[in-house]
Amino acid sequence: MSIEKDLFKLKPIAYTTMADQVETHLREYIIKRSIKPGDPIPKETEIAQALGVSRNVVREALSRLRMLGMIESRKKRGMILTQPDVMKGLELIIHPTILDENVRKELFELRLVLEVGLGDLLFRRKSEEHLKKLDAIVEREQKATTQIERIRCEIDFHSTLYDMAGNETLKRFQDILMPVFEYVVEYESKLDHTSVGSVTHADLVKILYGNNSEAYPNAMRKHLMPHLEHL
Amino acid sequence: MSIEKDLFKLKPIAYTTMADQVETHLREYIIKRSIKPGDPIPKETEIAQALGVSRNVVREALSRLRMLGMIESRKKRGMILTQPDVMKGLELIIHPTILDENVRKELFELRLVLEVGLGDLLFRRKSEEHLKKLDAIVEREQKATTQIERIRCEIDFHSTLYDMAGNETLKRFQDILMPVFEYVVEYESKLDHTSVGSVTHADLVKILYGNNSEAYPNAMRKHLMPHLEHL
DNA sequence: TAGCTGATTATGTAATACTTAATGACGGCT
DNA sequence: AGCCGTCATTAAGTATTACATAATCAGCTA
Repeated sequence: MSIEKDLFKLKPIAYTTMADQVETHLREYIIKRSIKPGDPIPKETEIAQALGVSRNVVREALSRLRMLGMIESRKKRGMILTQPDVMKGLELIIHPTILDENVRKELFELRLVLEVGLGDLLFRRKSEEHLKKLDAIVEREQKATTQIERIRCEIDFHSTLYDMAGNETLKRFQDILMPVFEYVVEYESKLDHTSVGSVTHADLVKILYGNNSEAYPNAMRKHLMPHLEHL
Repeated sequence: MSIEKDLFKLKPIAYTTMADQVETHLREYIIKRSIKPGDPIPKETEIAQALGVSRNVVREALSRLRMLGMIESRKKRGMILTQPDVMKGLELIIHPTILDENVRKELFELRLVLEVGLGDLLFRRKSEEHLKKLDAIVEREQKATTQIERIRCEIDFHSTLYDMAGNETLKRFQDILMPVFEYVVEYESKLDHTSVGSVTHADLVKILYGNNSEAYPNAMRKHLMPHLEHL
C-alpha cells in the first residue's frame, strides 16, 4: 500500500509536448534577448523552421502567450510583445465554482490579510473625494432597509478602500477575487447571522479622517473579527 | 487632438479569433455543466464538429486550458478536467524583467500589505517548530559577517513567516512574487544603505512568542518602515 | 489463468492549401 | 507634384488530410 503511494509520488512522468517546449523556448527567447513591449518577434513560419517543428505546434504555443496578453498579433504586421496584465492569469483561472472548498477558504483568508495590512497605503493616498465617498456609503448603509442593500453597501465600502489604496494591481487583484469572497460570505452567513464586528464602517471612516495610522490595523481586525473567528 | 485621443479610446476593436471563441465556449461548458475535476470532457473531434470549426482551432483553445492546468489529456483516454493551481496563471506571467517598473513597485507594495496583515494567521497557526526556526534564523543573522549572508537570512525569515501562516495559496503567492521583491530591494538598496527599521527580527519573534496579537501589525509596520517610506 | 497479439481509439504532429486583413508600391489621374 | 485607386505581397487565421504514438480492450493461444 505504501509502495503504491510512493509510486504516485513519482508523478505521472512529466510528459512534455512539442507545444510545451516551444512555449518555454519562446519565453527564454524573450527574456534572454530582453525584448521589450512593442518589439516584434519572429514570424510563425520562421519559428517553426528554426525549431524544426510544424507551424501548427508553434501556433499552439503562441496562442497560449496571446491568451496571457504577452503578445499581440496582427495580420501581415507579424507579432509584437505586449506588456501583460499581471493579474490576467489569475483572472483566467479563478471561478468560484471550479475552485475547491479549501482554496476558496484560503483566498478569503488572503482578503482578510490584505484589508488589515492596507492601512499604510490608505493613509498615504487618501483624498477628500474618497473619504466623502465612504461617508456616503455609510449613510446609505444606515438608511438601508433590506439585507440586499446592506450587502451592496458592504461591498461598496470595501471596494472603495481598495480604490483609495491607489494601487492598480491590488485593486485588480481584489476585483478578481470578489466573486470568490461573495461565495464564501454567503456560505458563512448560513452559520452565524451576519454578526457584525465591534468596529463599524463608520468607526473606520473616522479613523481614516484622522492622522493616527497606528489605529487602523487593529480597528480593521476588530471589524473583521466575525470572519477571523472562522479561521 | 482631443479627437484623436477619443479615437484611441475606441480601442483596437476586440478582434476575436475562433480559438478565443472556442475557449470561452469550453469555459462556459465546464461551468454550466458543473463538471468536476476528474470528469471527462468531449473529444477534440466531437468539439470541433459540434462547434463547426476545425480540429486545429479546438486544439489551440484546449492547449491554453492545459497550460493553466485546467485540463489534462492522455492519448486514448481523452481529456479530463483537473483542479487548477490558482496561482499557476500568475506564475506564468510574472518575470521581473518583463514587468514594467510601476507594476514591480505595486507588487512590492502588495508584499508590505500582506506582511502587516499576516498577524492573525500567524497567531492562530504558530507552532513551537516555526518559532524555533525563526530563533535560529535570527541567531544566524546576528552572527552573519557578509551582506549576502544577511540578505539570505532576511529572505529566510520572511519566508518562514509565510510558512507559519499555514495558507498554501498565500505561500505560493509569496514564492512567485519573491523574485520581483528581490529585484525591487536591490533597487532600493542603492538609495539608502539597507537602513533597518526600529523593530528587528528578534523583536518580532518575541511578539510572536507571546499572546498579544494586537502588537503584531504595528510592530511589523515599524520593521518595514524603511520600505514604507518609499511609497 | 496468464499472457501475447492485434484492432481500436484519441491525442500529438506534420504538411498543404486557402482565406483574410494589412501594408506598400506602382501607376494613372487631375 | 500630389492624390488616389489598384494590385501584389505578406503573415496570420482557418480548414483538411494524413500519419505517429500511446493506451486500452477484446480475443486468441498456450
